[in-house]
Amino acid sequence: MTGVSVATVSRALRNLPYVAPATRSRVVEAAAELEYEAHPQASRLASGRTWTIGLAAPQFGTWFPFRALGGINSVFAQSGYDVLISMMTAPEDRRRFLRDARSFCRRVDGIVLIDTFVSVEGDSADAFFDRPVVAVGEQLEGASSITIDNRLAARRAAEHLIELGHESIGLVAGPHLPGLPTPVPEQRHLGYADALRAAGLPVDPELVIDGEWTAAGGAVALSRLLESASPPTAVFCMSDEMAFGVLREAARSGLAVPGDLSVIGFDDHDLADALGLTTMRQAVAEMGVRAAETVMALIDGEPVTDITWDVPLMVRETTGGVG
Amino acid sequence: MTGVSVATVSRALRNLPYVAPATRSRVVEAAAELEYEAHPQASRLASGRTWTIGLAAPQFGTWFPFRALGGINSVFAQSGYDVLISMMTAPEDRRRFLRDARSFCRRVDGIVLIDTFVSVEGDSADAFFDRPVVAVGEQLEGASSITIDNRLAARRAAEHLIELGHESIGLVAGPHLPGLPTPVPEQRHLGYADALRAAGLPVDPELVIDGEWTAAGGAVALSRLLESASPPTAVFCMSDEMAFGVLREAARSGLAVPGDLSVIGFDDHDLADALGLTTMRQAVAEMGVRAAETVMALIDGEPVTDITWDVPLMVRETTGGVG
DNA sequence: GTGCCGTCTGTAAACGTTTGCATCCCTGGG
DNA sequence: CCCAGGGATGCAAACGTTTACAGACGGCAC
Repeated sequence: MTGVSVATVSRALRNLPYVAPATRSRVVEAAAELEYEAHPQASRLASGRTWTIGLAAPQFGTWFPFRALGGINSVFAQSGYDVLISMMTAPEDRRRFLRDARSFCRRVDGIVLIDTFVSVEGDSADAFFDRPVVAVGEQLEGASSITIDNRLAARRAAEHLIELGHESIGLVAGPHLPGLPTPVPEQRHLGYADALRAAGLPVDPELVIDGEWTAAGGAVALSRLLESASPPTAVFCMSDEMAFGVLREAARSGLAVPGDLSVIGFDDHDLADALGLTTMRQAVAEMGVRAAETVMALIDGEPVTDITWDVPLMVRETTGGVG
Repeated sequence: MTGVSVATVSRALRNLPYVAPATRSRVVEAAAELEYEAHPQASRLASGRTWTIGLAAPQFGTWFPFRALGGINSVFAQSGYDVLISMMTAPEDRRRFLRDARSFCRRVDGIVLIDTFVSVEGDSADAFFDRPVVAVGEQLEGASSITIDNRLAARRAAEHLIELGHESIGLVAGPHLPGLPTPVPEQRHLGYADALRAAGLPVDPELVIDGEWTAAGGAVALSRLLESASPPTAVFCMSDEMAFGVLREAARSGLAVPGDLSVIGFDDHDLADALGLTTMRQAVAEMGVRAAETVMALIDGEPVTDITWDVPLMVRETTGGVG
């Protein structure tokens, strides 16, 4: 020690007031020389702040959480927060996470939930968490949220096809995943139906096929669609991954895209641009950044907010006028 | 408290010896009733164990770390470890991470590095870390490692094409990423050359094109390859993402795959199976699981190990006999 | 009956900060 | 010249565990 007390060192290093400039610089220099840094565990115990954010995300074969993670992480790295992750790989992980939520809270200052769908439990955030929460992908009482309007975005996607002159439009839907009770598929389904109805087109349940949220499922879905009496001239897929499968199946069947079949996806997957897929863009990384900023604001005592993110249409090369 | 001292409670709850069965069950019951759980920060301070594993991974547009993360996380969740992540989104993040490594170490019991390429700094793990380390994707002195033999796997890929009768084989290479000094591209390039040479085929530098590790880059690479005087009949891509771009460009150019052009990738990307891409399979999730187990073994005092993972050839539908 | 050992429990000292409070000193106003 | 006030510092008490050590007690061998 440079002849100064522990208390003063603590204050000097944390830029607290009531420390003489000269003393502060002496302390800072000495700390640099000794490569001293406060012991994180000790300061957490004493202050109650953990400087850690908890992040919960599913990993059901989607690329979505990973992109969000990137955005979130970049913000926290700059702000001096650690990121503790709890990834839900299997459906039962979600239950486990919710059960242990209180214990999770004790090691973090705030929580960001990605597609965790706590709201379907019918409770508010307070029922599970002791900490500020921001939910991305759902609105949750007592928490800030970052969401998109799935219904509206799906409607826009279908409208794009309608504007191109298509009158028979298939829907490759995603099912409920076991253990992941998301309202997303319904919303997108409703949006699709909204668009058809508004255009005076019939909503044919035969044209709605489950694509299992996977590329393989999308391929199967298209082949089923093509077997029908009057196959659609365009397909809206609830995810880009399913759209990739559709594209592949179209190629295998000798259908030209967009000549014989128009395809629109949803997400703006990493590969969508390179593969020329027209899609609805979910700006995941940006949403992640915003989520990170929001949880920090919450920790600083600012009020809960709800943000709806825009989902622009990205017209690329898989949609065109009807055959 | 049930008339028993803090010390006994601590011992009872942690299943330490020297506590009477009756006492233990009384304590356990009381804890359950009060929903008591040890304060993590306090026990970390007192014991020195953080029960946290640090995970560092790059996020240069690849799906690789995410899959690994899934495997790693599932193991740690079951073992009661938290996972602290440090994601390197930008090249400078890597330098930052290495600079702050000592501080990072203080909050974790062990570290797993994914494609971090610390070894190219020429130092051993001890130069950066105070904790047990396992590196996936590279061998690092002083750390356990989980790697694949890139050179051999690339050779196998090229051999597959040669066995199908191809004599003019293009290589869509990945470049060095700025700030990510990986030896992987060289190794795969060497393996490709090994195969050609062993088969008595010429190694034509004109047939080696940079695909930038992206699907878009792969597409451009193929179009350049097709401009050459004698275009190849087969292409080996150093990553599946580039292969997807190649596939797309082939379709755009009216080339049948595998009729006119065979394509083989590397990675076994999530979409490779659904898209029918022949590729070399990196079992990323499994490698992640193994990495997690290895770091736990290291923490328990077991010695450093080096594991080389097998990279099987997955023959699917994009490779076939020459024209 | 004595001594010893082994099991169980409690006491108290860490662990390394943060923070409320007391103290000191210096400045400026009356 | 005295006193009030405020900036700078130190002291010591948390924070909530873990763990070394010391007792207490019972059983068993001699």
